[in-house]
Amino acid sequence: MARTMGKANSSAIPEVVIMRLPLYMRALSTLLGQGIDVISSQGLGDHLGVTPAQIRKDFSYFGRFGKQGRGYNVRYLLSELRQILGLEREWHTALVGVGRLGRAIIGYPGFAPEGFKMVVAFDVAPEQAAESIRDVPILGMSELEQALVRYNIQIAIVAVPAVEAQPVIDRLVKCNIKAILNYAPLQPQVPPDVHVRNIDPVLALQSMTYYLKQLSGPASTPS
Amino acid sequence: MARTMGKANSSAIPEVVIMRLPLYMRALSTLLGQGIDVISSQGLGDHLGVTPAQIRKDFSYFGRFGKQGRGYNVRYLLSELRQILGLEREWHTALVGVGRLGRAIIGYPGFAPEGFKMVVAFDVAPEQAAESIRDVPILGMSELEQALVRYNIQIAIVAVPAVEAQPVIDRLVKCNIKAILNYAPLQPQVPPDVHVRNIDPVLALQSMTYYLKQLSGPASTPS
DNA sequence: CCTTGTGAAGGGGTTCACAGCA
DNA sequence: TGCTGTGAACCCCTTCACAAGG
Repeated sequence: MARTMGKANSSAIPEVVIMRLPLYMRALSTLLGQGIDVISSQGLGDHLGVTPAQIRKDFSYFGRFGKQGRGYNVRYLLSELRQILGLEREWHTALVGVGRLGRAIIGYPGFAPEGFKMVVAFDVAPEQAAESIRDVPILGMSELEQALVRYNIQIAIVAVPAVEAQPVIDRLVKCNIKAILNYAPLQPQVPPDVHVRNIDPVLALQSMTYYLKQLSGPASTPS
Repeated sequence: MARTMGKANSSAIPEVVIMRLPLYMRALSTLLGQGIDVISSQGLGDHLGVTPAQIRKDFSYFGRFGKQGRGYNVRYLLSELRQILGLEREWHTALVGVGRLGRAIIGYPGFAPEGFKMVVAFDVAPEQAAESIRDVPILGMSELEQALVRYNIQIAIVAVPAVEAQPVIDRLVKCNIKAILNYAPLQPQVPPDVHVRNIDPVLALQSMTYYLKQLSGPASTPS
């Protein structure tokens, strides 16, 4: 679950394309782990449920990475995608909200290997949470603005209760944060140059029940 | 983050529309909490960053819920949407994978109020996890098939390691599960009649860095 | 022969704009 | 006057199909 719903990009590359690139990367990593050096758009598509044409078209926005008659060199393509997405550097992230969810996020081991370093966390009651978790210092909310600068944060992860989320996000935006991963159950309002991705399992479930309902009971014939 | 990427629905209503309905519901709930009884498509759109035209068009797939010149009765619209999405009943969900992430999911208090009842959980090492958490019994993986039937499960939540996810999902599909909320970092392969939503914070982050990169360094002029 | 890269065609969702009605 | 509901226009992404090339 995610995405900013929005209109968006007047400029060149469709956002949907950008959002597929990480998917391709992951499939390529898997292939690499299996010792596969070359893959066709067909082969890659099979792993993802995407058509070969779409994959080729997506790549074509950025350059020519394949070899006719052969396909794509997995290692090379992977490094190109990594470069395109800006994943060759380390990004500093900050967590806001160290409740039950926030602690789970700090503990999640999946971010670091991908270059996302959790640098600092904030909470209204920092002393309740402990002084630090996994070497991540936990500061009070009043220190937010200063610390974002001091720690050179580029990405914020929001895990505060719904009612506090928008004010927190407003503060982040004021601090020039341009990328927000939002776990709070609301649709944040941000300026067009700020990117938001929402993690919302409840929304995800609620959109599936529509289809489940169709199955079990089309019910009585109306009228 | 979520969604099954896919092609999809030949039939009537676009999947994007279905996925927006829960969003509308949440905004309406908020409005209701604020004591607002009537809202226009314009007003509702302001809360969500959606155009009024889109909202009206979305609703028009299902009926006529508004009153010209006034707008929509919040309470009525909400109950209609709830009905459309099949949220008036309780859905039984099962969790597969009771590791760090799985325990956080069991502990998450956001599902139950929306009618999603966590009924049972499974793990390869059930005894390690405790016999039950929050009254949710934890069974071994070998009991999966039987228990899904016994507990009348309609929705599965997958929180196992990536390498085990596809096999687990295959088993769920064989058991006639048609809705899966997947937390494992992969794109599951399922038949067209099975609905999957992926929760994947890393993908979400990786698609935002593309835009961050543009900001900081368009870098040197290539060639 | 096989697979890429891509212009063109196609499809589907969004936006427009207005008739209809309270 | 105000706002809904909706056919039509528009736009953008996806798919097609083929020239190009190893």
